[in-house]
Amino acid sequence: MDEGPAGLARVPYDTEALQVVLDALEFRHANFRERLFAVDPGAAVEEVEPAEGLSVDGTVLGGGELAPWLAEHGSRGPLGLSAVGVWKLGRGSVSEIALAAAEGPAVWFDPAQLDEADEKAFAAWIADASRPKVLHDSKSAMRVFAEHGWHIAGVRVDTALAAYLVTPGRRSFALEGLSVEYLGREVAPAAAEAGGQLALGTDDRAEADALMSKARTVLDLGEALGRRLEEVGAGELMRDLELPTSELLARMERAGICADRDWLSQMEQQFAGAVEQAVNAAHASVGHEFNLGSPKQLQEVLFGELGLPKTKKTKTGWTTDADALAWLAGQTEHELPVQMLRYREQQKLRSTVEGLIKTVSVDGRIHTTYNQTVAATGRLSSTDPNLQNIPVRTDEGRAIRRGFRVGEGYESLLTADYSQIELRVMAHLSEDDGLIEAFTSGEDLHDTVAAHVFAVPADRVDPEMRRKIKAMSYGLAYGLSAFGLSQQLGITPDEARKLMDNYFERFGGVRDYLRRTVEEARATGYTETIMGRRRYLPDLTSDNRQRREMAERMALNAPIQGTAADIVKVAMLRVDEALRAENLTSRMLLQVHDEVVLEVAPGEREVCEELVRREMTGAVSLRAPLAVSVGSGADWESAAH
DNA sequence: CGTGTCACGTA
DNA sequence: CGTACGTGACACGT
Repeated sequence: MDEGPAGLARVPYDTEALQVVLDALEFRHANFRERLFAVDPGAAVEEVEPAEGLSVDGTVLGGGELAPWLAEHGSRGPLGLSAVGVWKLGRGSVSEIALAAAEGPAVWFDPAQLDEADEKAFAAWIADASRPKVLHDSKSAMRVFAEHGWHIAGVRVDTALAAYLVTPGRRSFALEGLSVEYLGREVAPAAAEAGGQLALGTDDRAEADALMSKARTVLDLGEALGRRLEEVGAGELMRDLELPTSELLARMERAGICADRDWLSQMEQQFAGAVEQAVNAAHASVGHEFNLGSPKQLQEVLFGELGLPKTKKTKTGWTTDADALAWLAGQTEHELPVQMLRYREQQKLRSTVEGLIKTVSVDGRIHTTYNQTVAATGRLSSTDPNLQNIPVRTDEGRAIRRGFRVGEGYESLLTADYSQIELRVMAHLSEDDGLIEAFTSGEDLHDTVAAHVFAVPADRVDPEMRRKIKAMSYGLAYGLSAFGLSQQLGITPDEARKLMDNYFERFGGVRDYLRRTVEEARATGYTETIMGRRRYLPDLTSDNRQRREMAERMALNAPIQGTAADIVKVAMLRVDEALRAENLTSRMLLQVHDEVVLEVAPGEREVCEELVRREMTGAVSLRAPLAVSVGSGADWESAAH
């Protein structure tokens, strides 16, 4: 859908425009009726009594009426704020705003109707950090308000973030579900009266009432969730980490990253050509056409016509995944498995590039959206497009990264990433002297660990030993079993068991820590990161073995992945703060879990590199010190190191 | 048209 | 029988 002019979202019956609004509110891929007005099926709503809709006492403001209202209510307690806007491909506008104060009626206004005094009063109030606000998903509001020149400061509670910190695993953070759960009421009576039908379009007044109800709900929810937040000891996480992160992410999303359309198109052509070749070759070798993209048809060809040996089972048949195809390639003279691998690889790259091209904005940049409340461990995720899974492992895939380049007015891209941050966190949390020493010795980590496990001098560690140890080290933080390790390394489970025993003989503190973590989580019901981010795992006491063991692996991974996520957020805030403190123009663009990408202004490369290294390394003090590697270049690929 | 499955990209 | 994600294609339901 094209980005529309300001006010597009006001067209009440236009379903496309409605979807834009929903997108702006980040109810993506949603059945809008369900998301807007139905109760979240995943929320614990059973104990809540009949949910009455909130009947709001509201006033629709005309021009000149906002300034006096703000003068009266803007300086008392916090105001709830809810807005409707559009945001697509890096551009957007706000079409409706509602404010609710604890005392007196809520108000609604169309920002286009404000007179000069209103506009001035609103801009001043919204930017004033000493005037407290409560919002639901403040990042979306900040992002689109900035298009009008409005900077939002003074957000005391973001109800979506608060719910996330209180219960990070919940399926939905939609305002409606939270309202029912924490306040025991629906957001607006219109929904109930209309039998769950979307109330938009009934008339302007109903629309305004609905938004004012939301603002009132947000305000009340902020109160309730704010209390819960303090109860679980997450108030500081909210104030010092998640809220500042939201604000930074809003700026990063708005900035976007410059895309080289020509390069991406060239890549697309290249991958499409390779796909076509693979398809033709596969058809020729099989003797007839079939859809290579259909696992079902492929199974019929591989295991039916060709009579190749069966692989592992899936729910519906036999797997044709990359591991299975590679295995089949060794089992047969037939070329199809290899052709399929080539097809899948190239097809994957093609669709990745196609997706990227579709998201390039009119400003020539790609504006991802970071989701701050989906990953139960505390990580961010990225959508539309996902810039956290751009290929990097193969040369052909990595070439896509050359399509992300430094923008006009800037000198280079700078990437900075933490080396082995999760293993360092594991060393820190476990306090295992051997592992900590392995990080402080200055030698290559995996070589050092391998030398211990295989009981050989460090200079006698061969690449094969290093590979196995690296896989095992990372696997441990995921709850890897001896069987899983054997599968991955292509060795017997006995050999894998021996490797793990040797590892734990040398690094017993790690085993003790992992066991302790699961046990404590079983006792308390949750795990915790060093910054007090909780993850609840009720399945730890499940009678179902599969569920229980799954929860155990989650329990031992969550503090490690979550602590790393906390650290990266701290690092991002420190880097951003330092850039501002030193009056630099360079800016942060991307985050990829343990890496950040900056766009460096002319003449700032050296100072940026020094600053980033300093702020990231010093984000927290671990027993195994943080290490950062930095690189820069004209594009994301050449900025790698 | 929505949903589930399979497959696969990243950390 | 290794954690955390998002996306696309297909197949099947409605």
